[in-house]
Amino acid sequence: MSVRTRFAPSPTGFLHIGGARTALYNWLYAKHHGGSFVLRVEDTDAERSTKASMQVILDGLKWLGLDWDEGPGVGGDFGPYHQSERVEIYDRYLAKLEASGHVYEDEGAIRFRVPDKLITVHDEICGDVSTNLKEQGSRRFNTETNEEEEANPDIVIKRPNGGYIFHFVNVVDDIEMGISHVIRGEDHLSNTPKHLALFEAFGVTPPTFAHIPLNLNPSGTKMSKRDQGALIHEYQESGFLPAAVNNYMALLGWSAKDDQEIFLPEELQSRFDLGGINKSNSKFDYDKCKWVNGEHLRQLSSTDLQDWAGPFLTRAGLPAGDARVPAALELSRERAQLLSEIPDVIATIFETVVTYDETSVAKVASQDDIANKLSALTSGLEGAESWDEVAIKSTITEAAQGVGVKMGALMLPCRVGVMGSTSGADLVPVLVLLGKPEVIRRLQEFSSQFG
RNA sequence: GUCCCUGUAGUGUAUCGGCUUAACACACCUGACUUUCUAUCAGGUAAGCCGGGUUCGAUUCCCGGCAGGGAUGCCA
Repeated sequence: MSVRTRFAPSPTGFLHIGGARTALYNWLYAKHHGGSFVLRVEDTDAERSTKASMQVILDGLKWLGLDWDEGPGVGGDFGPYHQSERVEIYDRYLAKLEASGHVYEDEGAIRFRVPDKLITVHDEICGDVSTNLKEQGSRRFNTETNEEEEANPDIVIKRPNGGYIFHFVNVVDDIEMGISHVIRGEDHLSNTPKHLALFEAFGVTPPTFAHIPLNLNPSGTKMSKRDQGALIHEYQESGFLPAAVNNYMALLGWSAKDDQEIFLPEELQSRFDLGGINKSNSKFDYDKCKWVNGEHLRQLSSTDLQDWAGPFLTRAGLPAGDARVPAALELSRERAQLLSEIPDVIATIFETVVTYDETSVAKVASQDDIANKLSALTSGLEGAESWDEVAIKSTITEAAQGVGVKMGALMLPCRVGVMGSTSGADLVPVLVLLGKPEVIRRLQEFSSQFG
């Protein structure tokens, strides 16, 4: 039997990291086993579902590269893929339950008669979990009175207004769409017995279930939109690479069982499987996520780096088309973890007026004999016959010897004078990139304040 | 309240009933690099929730407690 997984978001908000990670696991599992990944929109709650929200979710999945084999915009043999368009199917399934006496009406709603027996979920991750829905559902906790009250254990599957309820449509669609593996958040583990009861009522063998642990925020509670790293579109804006976000999300609850943590997309696909998923919830760590991104940044080809960084350069007001950009980007690779950090690292290369960092300048100004050092440096560089890294380095060394100091004593003033700050990309390559006249110009201008 | 899942350093994971001084990564701290650093290299701090039991031996298996999370909707 071929593997068919699905991601079934409800378009009532943004694409959340939890949802994205669920989508990723389903996608990876399908890809790993040569199966299909289906995208299904669970918009049965008309009041809360919006087109805009759907678009954000679709955009997020596309950005992450989690393409679906069937679903909105793609089609497929099991459509339509919006639940709001599948009402006839649900009506048909409801009729089956009516015919077999599994349902009854209750104040306009339709309830599914829950069996009075132990139902066991065979979960790939959590193991066997048993519940008796009738017993369990006949008591309900009232959050207002803080007391337990009697309740009807039979589950509502259709509202008085005609709308179908999640548990029912979810099961019907998984049957109709031939879903083989349901990989979803552990928050659904407690719902699964209800789903199994429905599968049984329909006389259908249920799919394989795998409930994955949840991702919590650093304080250990449910991630909310306000938590850093919660929303996928923000990753795009802050300069993350989709491959890195996928990599990091995969690591939250899954491991390759060895020391490898950085996975290229293809590697992730070939290495990922249910066996590597652990059971405990994890807390989101933004720093580690950024580190993963930095690692991916370093592995990018030059042309990919240019493609990804381009928009961020433009946004920062830098000339993305400048001939020196590719070389500058290479210099930035090791200093940046996010694409959005790149402009800061290399901006000085494209500036006509250098922005000086006060503390950096003060550091230089406090050096002994600084005017003399700077002039030795400037004239030394001015006299350099060639302008490559080797030549520049030896020129600076010679200039340093001339004034009786070590090379390092000139490097710092040179860095601050040319780049405006003690931090930034490697100095010598930047000098090469700027060209001799510009370097001399900057040094002279900088020196003038120490006359 | 009831039911379910989970509980290894701050965080994410690994290993394992004895072969371990419990490993790796991020973060943090220190040192080095006589070019800063947000880079690189080297080093360091830091963990088996608690209590019982099984066993020659348990972090690993079982039970209880506690803690965290989830469910308990005519939301999904």
